[in-house]
Amino acid sequence: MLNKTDGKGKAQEETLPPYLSILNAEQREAVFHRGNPLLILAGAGSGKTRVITTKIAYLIREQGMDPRSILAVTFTNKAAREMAERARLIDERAAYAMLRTFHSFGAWFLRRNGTLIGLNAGFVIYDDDDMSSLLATLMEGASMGEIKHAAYGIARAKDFFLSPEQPELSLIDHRETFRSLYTKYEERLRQIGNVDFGDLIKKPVEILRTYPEVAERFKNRFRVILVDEYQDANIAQFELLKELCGPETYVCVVGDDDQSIYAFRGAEVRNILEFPDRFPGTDIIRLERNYRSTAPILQTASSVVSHNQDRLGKTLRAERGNGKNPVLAFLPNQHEEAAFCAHLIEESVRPAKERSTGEKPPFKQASYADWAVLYRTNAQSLGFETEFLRRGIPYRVVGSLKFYEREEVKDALALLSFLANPRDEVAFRRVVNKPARGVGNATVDRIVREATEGPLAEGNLSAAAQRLKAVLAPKARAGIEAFLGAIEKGRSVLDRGVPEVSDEGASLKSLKPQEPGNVHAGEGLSVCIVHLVQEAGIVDYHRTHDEIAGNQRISNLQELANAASLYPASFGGLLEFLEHLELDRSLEDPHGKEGIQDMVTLITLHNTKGLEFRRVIITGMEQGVFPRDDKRGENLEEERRLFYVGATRAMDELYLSSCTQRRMYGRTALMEPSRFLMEIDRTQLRIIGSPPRGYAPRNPSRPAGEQHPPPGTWQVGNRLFHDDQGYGSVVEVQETPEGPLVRVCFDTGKELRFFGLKQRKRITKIHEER
DNA sequence: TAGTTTTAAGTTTTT
DNA sequence: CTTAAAACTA
Repeated sequence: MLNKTDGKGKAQEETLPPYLSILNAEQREAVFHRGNPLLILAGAGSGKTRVITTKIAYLIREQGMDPRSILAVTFTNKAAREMAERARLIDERAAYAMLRTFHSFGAWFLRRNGTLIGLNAGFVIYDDDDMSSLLATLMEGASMGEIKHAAYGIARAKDFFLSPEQPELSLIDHRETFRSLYTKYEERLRQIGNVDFGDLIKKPVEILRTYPEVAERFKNRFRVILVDEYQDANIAQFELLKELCGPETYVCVVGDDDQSIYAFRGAEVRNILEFPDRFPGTDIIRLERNYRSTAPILQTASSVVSHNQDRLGKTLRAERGNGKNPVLAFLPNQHEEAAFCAHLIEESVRPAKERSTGEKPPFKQASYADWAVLYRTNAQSLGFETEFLRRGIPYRVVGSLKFYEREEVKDALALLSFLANPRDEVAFRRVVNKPARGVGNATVDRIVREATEGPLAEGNLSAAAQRLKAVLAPKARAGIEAFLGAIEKGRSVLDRGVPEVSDEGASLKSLKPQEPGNVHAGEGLSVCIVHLVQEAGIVDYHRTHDEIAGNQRISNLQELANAASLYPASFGGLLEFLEHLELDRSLEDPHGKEGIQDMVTLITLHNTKGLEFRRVIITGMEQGVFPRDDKRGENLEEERRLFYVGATRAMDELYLSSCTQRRMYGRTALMEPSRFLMEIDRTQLRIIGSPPRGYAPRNPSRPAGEQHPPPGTWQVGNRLFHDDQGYGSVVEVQETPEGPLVRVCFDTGKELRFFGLKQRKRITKIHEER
């Protein structure tokens, strides 16, 4: 598939190598560009990855650039891998360029330069859960929600490059308690010697600013810096980019403001809008030729996103020309929705001759892999999975694999983290008394205090426990010994590089590989993991504890061990493995049966970025599902961009489905069609099923939506049913600045007040029409 | 302190 | 419907 080129490039074209001649004029201009900073505004499907990879290869091949002086950053590991692969296909030397995600670059940087700010190179990266666990130890008596909220606030603060002492912190949370909590958290994290995700960006910037000689080194090393998906960069990442750019550095960023879907995580669209101001002299190149989708698909995607105010605005041209109109299907409930998807897929995959529909030839024979089912939340995948399983449709679920969130996996990782860093309080608390060894909370607190506040406050929990052993109760003492013994065994594996031949080790070898309920050592680091989980009693714990899921859990541990077999059984190997796990949790999905490649893709809208499929179904087009709650209206624009991203994944066919009823948390709720559906010109759609009352055609004179008052408004006298309290009636409605306060008198005589009484919680409004 | 049972509460998106 | 926190018993 060759791109069109304009006339004047013809002469030049003939002398160009094929990898350059396939580019269109704008793409080529972007590849050849040099000198000033460059901003490439690349619409969906306009070949932006091709431009970046080609540019890398071109710099090496034609400009004689040393690949090691090229840094290219992306946001996802998948994108980084793909980029590396494609660049290498053009020129093998691209393998020596540094292609990483922002976070993996930060980790790489800190392992080498962290000591400057007192960070030991053996640090472990804390994920959001670890962050919350640590915060929990600082917020006694706080509820889970408060802890999560605080964790979110601190993470955002770091995204915006805000330290505890900065006044702007009040923009995230104005309370003084938040500031002091952030301070305490930072202090504690420093003591432990670990970092969180935000630190991976923020700390390198601080080092580069404090140590000019380090900054100089980096500015000399990286002569070219390329950033992909720049619209997803947060403030801290922008600062990092600035610190890495010297006067001689060539910087090129690629992005699309309409595809910015990570504001909730601190992404700052203004980064791309204001790039020309921040990097004076910036040249801008627009890539607006779309090579992926047919015109109606592009039209549908554009019409929704064009309702946004905050955008640069662009015109995508469909190089593929016209095609089928998108289909909008109204369905009674999500079971029918799953059946509808399954039916569509089955029909398309069946050989054309078997079909007896009125379809006119030529038939387009599809394969399962041509299809993707998109949804807003991971929870929605379940319905499709059951239906596809029942019908024998092969599928794979992308993302959502909560492999690393499983208890047994987290236990094993905590053991490894503690082995890597004996100051890791979070890991210590998790596994020191698992299985129960008589080491209770009181003992744990005592050990932590000894480690952090004692005369020898070096933070090492192993050493502190060792010191306290003598004065502990016999039970606790034996437990501590068992735990420390297991850690020691693990360490000896790392030091020696070979497993110690203990009794357990010997019996391990005698076991048959298939014997259930045991974890087997393979090679490298997996040996260490096997020893640790076995010695620490995690295997036995899960085997005996849960008879039903036990075997599955053991095999999960086995899988974790297998993943580690590629890493050397050394301290360095351990760090590498942990870092890989923290930064890239995508892991090849183990669910997918070997050999079967032809599968339908089930995926969240967010996860589809950068992918493409011949046929795409966007499901759950309902208010409250997609878009999700728009109480503040602020997220609405981002939800529109999410629709734009999802719709532009489709090459040939796009389907949208909307349910009138949906079961959510065990309760059936009536749904309104997504307002996005009203934003698409009806004549462009093929509508299946009967449109519900809420689906009003777009009226040019007056914007749709809001005609119906939202349900859930309460009046005195309304009858209702409460799951726990039974029937009752509203006796008072009071408007407060934070919403309606409803007083309900139940038939039992009990009176309760409810704040923001919402339907579809555990309360059902009863309509007394007859 | 450990392991049970009961009760309540909450459901985005991810490096 | 699933998960987590609190409460309770041995």
